[in-house]
Amino acid sequence: MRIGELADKAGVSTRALRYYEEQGLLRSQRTSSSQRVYEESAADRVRLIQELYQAGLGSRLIVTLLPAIDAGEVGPELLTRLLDERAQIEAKAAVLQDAGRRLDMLIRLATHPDGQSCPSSLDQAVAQDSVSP
Amino acid sequence: MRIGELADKAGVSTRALRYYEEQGLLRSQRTSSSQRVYEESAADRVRLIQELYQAGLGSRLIVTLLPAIDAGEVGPELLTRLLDERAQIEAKAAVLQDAGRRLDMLIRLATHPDGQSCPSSLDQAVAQDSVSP
DNA sequence: CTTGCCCTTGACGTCAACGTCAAGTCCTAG
DNA sequence: CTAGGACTTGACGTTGACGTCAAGGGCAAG
Repeated sequence: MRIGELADKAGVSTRALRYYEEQGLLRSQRTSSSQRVYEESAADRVRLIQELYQAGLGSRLIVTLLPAIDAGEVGPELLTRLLDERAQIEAKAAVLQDAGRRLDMLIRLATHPDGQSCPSSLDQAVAQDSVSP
Repeated sequence: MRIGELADKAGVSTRALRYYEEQGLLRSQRTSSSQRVYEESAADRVRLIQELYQAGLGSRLIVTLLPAIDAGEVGPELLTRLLDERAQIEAKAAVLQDAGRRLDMLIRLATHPDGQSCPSSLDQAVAQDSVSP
């Protein structure tokens, strides 16, 4: 398949695909006239790349990550980086969940205008909420 | 306190503080010679702003989030926005958690180099993982 | 008074992950 | 054979959260 079809299947732009190749994330065969040709499996690979981007990883990390994923072997140095990134991701998720709970409290305040039962003590409510998921 | 001291206490640059003010995230008093003056509570506010940035939220979202968080009063119009942004936050958190599980898989692959049981099928593993938390 | 550090606004630089032309080439349908 | 869509490389534009000078003002110590 050529670049347009892959872009459709993977749900990204052709520009993105050329960029991935530029960054060493994606390879392609070429026809005699320099047109890129991909195998079917490329769509899955592109989706994987997208998900890693969505997770907030940068291309430099991804470019070292992908061969490790393919090989199924992760060296100790890369492992350290992964654990680090994992911790950062966890922290981000925690902050987001906390913000989400704060928003929930605000929303409840807005939809239950009973001004008395909830003395706008957001933090208490958040604390309560977090001990009983 | 002036801007340098606040920068130290909050662990950010003075440039960042001026940027926050520019974006409407942070206010300051001014001396007769235009120097910024902050109260002690500003450090906590800056740390909160930092955490929200760290979580991947943009200033436009934060600037609407902050007043809502510390006002405790939400009008119906803002409520709509909040519900919307709550959904976006949830989506982001979900992506992050999924990415975290993928990284866990990689890390397990790295720490359990048993090359046979996991033929690099990350997606399956993640799928398995998500049905049994 | 002057040295020296902190402050001011203004404006340009950066980096990532692309978007968006531009100008030319390739390929397929009719 | 030709029209028009898909493809090529090249290069500049964008957005966000600052970094980094630049040119000058403010102020306490010696």
